[in-house]
Parts: sequence; structure tokens; C-alpha cells
Amino acid sequence: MSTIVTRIPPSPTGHFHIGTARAALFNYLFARHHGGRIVFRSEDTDRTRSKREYEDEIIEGLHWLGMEWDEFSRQSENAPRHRELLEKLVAEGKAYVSAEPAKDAPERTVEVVRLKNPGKAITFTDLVRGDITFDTTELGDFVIARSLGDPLYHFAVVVDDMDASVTHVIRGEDHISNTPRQILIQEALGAPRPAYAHIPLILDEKRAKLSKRSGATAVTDYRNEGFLPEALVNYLALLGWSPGDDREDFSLAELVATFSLEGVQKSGAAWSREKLLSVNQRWMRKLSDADFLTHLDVGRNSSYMPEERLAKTVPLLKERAQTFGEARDLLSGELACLFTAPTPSLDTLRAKEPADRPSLTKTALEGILAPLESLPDGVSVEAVKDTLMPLADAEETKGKGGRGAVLWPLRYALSGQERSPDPFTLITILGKGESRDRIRTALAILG
RNA sequence: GGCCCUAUCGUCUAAUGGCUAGGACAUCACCCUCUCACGGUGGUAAUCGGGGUUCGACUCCCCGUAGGGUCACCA
Repeated sequence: MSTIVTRIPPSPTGHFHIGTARAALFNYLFARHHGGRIVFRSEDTDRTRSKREYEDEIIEGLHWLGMEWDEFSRQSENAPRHRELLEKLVAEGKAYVSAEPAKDAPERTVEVVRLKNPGKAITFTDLVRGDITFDTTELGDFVIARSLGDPLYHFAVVVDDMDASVTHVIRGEDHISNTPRQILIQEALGAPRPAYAHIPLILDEKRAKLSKRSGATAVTDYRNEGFLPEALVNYLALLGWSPGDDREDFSLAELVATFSLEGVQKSGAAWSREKLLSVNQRWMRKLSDADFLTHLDVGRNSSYMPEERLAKTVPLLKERAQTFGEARDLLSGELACLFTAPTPSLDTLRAKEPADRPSLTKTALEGILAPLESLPDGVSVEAVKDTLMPLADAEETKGKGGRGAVLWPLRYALSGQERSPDPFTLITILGKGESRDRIRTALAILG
């Protein structure tokens, strides 16, 4: 039993697409699960469209997601080998050079290399779908190279897979119809046929193949938005694959242990940002507060000082944000009041004040001051709540306005917002001194 | 259009001849509650249609229908 070898063959002609990431992931999981080898191959035979910066982006993105490989190669570096085999096929009469009008400029004549098609039916076994049969006569003598020194994708792929001893080709469903012509080239070359597994495509909301116009399709976009690589990997794996039971929480290592081609779905899977967001939030919540802060990456931002106050807001961010981008938005929006003192308005402060007790707000806030002072610094939310909640409860027994008669002005005085975390949490994060200052500011406004 | 692939809640999926068709996301209701968020509980929601095979079909076969992919001197 020979070792399993899979490949990750991205084409550096564009950004690192999530479809590329998922195909790479399935190859990675399958090989690692079986203790096999992984070959990374940059498919850069199209010299005009391939760019080194795209290749760098793809490699970096793959590493970011946690994937590694055992062998690195570039298709372009294999050019001498391609030429050698192309010449061999021509010498053997299995391919021929044909002079014909150029596709883009018919007035000019060029020479292309065509494979002599035996014109037979090709049946191959797809590990996901079973036997698939094509009649290759309609392909004719198809072009396999622009010239003897310039092979086309189909030819280069077959040669490189053969030379790398690739045993399993796991790729998108859009390659199904390419398979018979690649098998024809293999047979002309006398190359062994690898096993094929075509995985379902990722579809957009409109159930069409995911493309640039479908929204964010580059892995880098998600990275910049503040998604965790663990979340993307987890979500991508579950898109078109299932462990067979109800488990949904998978790390890369757990996927390696569990993955099997048996669980691969046959039909296309629609991309769901909603679901990704929820998976990402789950992974964000698993982070320690320190790690969370590192990912948040606002360390040197002076508007979120002091540092320990920022650290204390992490639980709030974990509860509210689904990406680190959202977390940063929260800090500069809804939670900005934790770092910048508000300027409360008189009307809003008194909004919940019962008509028959016009000075309730003022006495309530004044009543908070003494117990607040009695608290030691750095206590838990629970301790703050235990100390201050009785004041609100006492007000509730008087029946006018309930706890809100105390808690509303308190929260508003502290945050300056009608929507905010609860006052006990605010006090815990702001600290005794800052809380007292803000309450006094509110009292001054009340006159 | 030719060829190929596919078809379970809105979405991702489980159930590989025998269950009230399960879970997750989303959604709705209720609870928690000063607001927001979190959390808790419960609900709505699916086997594309028609024929077979079988004691019995989500599951197997055929025909429709629908969706997707592919038809390059791109990869």
C-alpha cells in the first residue's frame, strides 16, 4: 500500500479565494488523516496572469488557516520536463504540431500542439459520486500546449501529478468535465490514474457559483474583518462535509482525526455569512481575555485607556461582538462611554421620574454616593450589585417607578446613553472614582 | 443548446428499507430584566412531482421538473 499523496494546486492569478481555501482544506485533511503527503504547487503556467504577490497571499493565507505541506513547487519551474514529454508524445505520434490561424488574430498563423484523441468513452470512479462516464469523441484533438515550450494547464497538471506521485485528486465539482481529457493525456503518457474526488461547489445566496460579485470571497477579507482562522476552518469544513453525527465544533486537529471522504456532500452548499458569524463568535468566546485583547489589536490606541479598563470590557465584547471588527466598532460606539465621560441631558435624566415625586432622581443618585464610597476598589460586579441593588429594591417597595427609578438615572448618569451595559457592570469597569465623578456631574446638572 | 452532476426545514446537514424525519444557524414566543446584549425554555418550518420495486420507502429503479457545472491557444 503506497502512501497517500494529495496536492494543493492554487493558481496565483487572483486573490486567495475561499473556494481555493476549502479545496486545500479537504486535501489537507484527507492526507493528514491517512498519514500521507501534501504537495503544494503554484499553477503559474499562465505567465501573463500569474503574479508573485497573489502567490504570497495564498501561501500566507494557507499558513494563517493552519495548513502546512511537505513539498513546494511551481509549475513554471517544471518547464523542461513539460517540453521533454511534449516532444516525446509528438515523436510517438500521440500528439502533433498543427499550424492554424491564431484565435485572437486570425490573420496570423501559429503552431499549437494537439493530442491525437483516440475518441473513446472514458469512465472514472469519483470517490464522492461513483462512476462517471464521458464520450470523449466530441472533444476532438484538443490543444494541450501553445507550443512545445508552453504547455496548457491540462497537460502540465497531468505531468506534475505523475511526477509527484499524486494518488488522490480532490478538487471542485467544476473540474468533473476536465477529468476525461486529463485521463486521455495520462493514457498517452502511460501515467497511472489517480483517484478522483470532486467536492461540491460553494454557492452564493442565489445558488450560483461563488464569485467576486457575491460579496466577500477572499480569505484576506475575512481576516481583515476580524474572523478567527479556527472559525473559518471550522465553518469551511462543515460546508459540504459532515462527520455523520451532530457535532459541529471542530478544531483543525479534530477535523484531521475525523475527516473522511464518505461524509462529503454531493450537492452544492450555499455560503451563509450568518452561520459563519455564529461559529466565529463561538471561537472568540473560547479565547482567554489576554488572547482576546491581542486579537483586538487596539493596544496603542490612546482612546481606550487606561489599559485595565480595556481589559475589563473584554467580557462585554465577547458577549456582543461576532468579529473583532465588530468589537472595535463597539469600543468606538456603544461602549465608548467606558473611556470617555458622557454629558447627560437633564430631560433624559428625569425621564423615568414619577410626576408626583419630582426630586426622586436627585435623591436616588445622592443615595448611591455613600454606599459607593464604602466599596473597596476592584470588586466584582456581584459585590457592586449586592451593595447597590437593595437601594433600588427599597425604591421598588414604594411602588413608584420600581427599580428603574434608581437604576435608570444611575445607568444614564454613568453612560450618557439610553442603551448600555447595566450600571453595576459600568461601575465595576469605570472604578469607584470615575463613577463618583460622573454621578456628581449628573447631580450638578439636576441642580 | 450538447454533455455531466445534483435534489431532506429559509440555510448547513443527520437518518445508507422499518423513528413522532434529529441537530445547528436564522426566525417567532415566553422567561430573565432599568435599557442593550448574553442566557434559559418552547414553537413554526423539510423528504421537488409522477410512476414503479417492496409487507414497508427520505433511502433502490425509471420518467419528468428544477438548480448547478462545463463546453478556451484560462486555470
